Amino acid sequence: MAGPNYSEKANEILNAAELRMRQGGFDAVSYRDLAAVVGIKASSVHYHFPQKADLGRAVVERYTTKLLAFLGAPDDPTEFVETRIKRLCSAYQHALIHEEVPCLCCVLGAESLDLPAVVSQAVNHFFVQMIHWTATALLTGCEAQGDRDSSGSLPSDRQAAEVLAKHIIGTLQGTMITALTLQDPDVLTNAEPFLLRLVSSAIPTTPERQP
Amino acid sequence: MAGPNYSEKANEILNAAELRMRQGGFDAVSYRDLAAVVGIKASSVHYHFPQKADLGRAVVERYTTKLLAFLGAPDDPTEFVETRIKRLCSAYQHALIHEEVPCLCCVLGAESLDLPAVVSQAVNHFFVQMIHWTATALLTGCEAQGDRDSSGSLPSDRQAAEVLAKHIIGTLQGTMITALTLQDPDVLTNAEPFLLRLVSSAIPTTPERQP
DNA sequence: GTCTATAATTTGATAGAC
DNA sequence: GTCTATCAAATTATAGAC
Repeated sequence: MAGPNYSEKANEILNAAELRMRQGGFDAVSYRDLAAVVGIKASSVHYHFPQKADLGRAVVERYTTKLLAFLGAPDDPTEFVETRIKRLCSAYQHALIHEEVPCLCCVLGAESLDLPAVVSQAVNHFFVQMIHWTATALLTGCEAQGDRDSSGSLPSDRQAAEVLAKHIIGTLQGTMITALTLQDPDVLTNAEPFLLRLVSSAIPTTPERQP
Repeated sequence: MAGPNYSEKANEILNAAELRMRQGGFDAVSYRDLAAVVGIKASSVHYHFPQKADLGRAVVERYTTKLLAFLGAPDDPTEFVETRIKRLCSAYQHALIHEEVPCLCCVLGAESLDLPAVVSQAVNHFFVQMIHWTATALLTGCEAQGDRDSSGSLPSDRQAAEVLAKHIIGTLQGTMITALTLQDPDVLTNAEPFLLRLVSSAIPTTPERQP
């Protein structure tokens, strides 16, 4: 499960490539520009990542790992569902507002139809993982409230949780793009209360819940 | 307000360019490919659109005009707010499900930071227009219920309507990308009921409203 | 007014040097 | 193992033909 051990140079290349990709998409990355940033020749970059598709896949996989690490466990029983969703929102806010570039897979997802297969597969995997994290975050919160059977099996409304999770991830991606284009970060930060309303109404209300 | 009168050939070029742009973004369009589609030489395309940025701007502007024409008036007093929002949702669904490519400005918005200035301005304008349509659609629905002062001035909560409108447009863009990447159109169609819940709670409820 | 031959860059990738 | 000289193809754009 641990990602590959990239050399120092390879990591520098990945950093530069991720930035360019988040600014302008897959086609915006050129070996020449990357080489200039890390101080080698364009053809040298091919030693670290032979094909451009390899580079793209590596960037997406590293990004996925980083983001999931930031999010942490989605099923900590001492945590409210709302806290988890807020953490998810804050991850997206951090990307746009502090790093000043949109989510990588938001950009690549938009040009999904035209990406090399290995790259679009990695982007697909990112979405699947994010949705799985979110669905689990929604479900184990319900469990903490003891409003489902206590068997160890999957919750009975896993499917409903997946639907809501897909909606949440989609909404964060889209409000990020809209915020970016309008140069109005509030569009993204305002998504949080809207989403929390959907989440609250999806969780059977228990006025004074205990974590 | 009427768009420019493009020649037959120019329109063919715009059609091909729009398709490629929606598949893979601005960089995915090449004069060579466009020329092959419409049956002329690459350099001939430059007669119709001298710079690539001109071509990009023209594609976005024509797209914006087409979509607004489909949506029609946002303030027809005989229409429920929900009907208007459903029409907005159906426009996005039609793009992805029937045309089989995502919304143009969803793709270009994602690479907004890297577009030629005239193109990103046109994309920005698209979002502004769509949000204005949606905010008006939300507000005049409220008006139809007579729950605001009857003066001809702008409604008092125009600002709140804009916030919700930005959220709606953003959500549609993002669920479209997610649906595309997961190859699961339901992510987009499921957005409709979620959004309608937000809209309904934003409009003071009147059980049996008359259009 | 419409289109094309041609140029000037830039691109990803290979074969081979150190 | 790391990097580079070099290539072949593709890209936008211009100057000029019809």
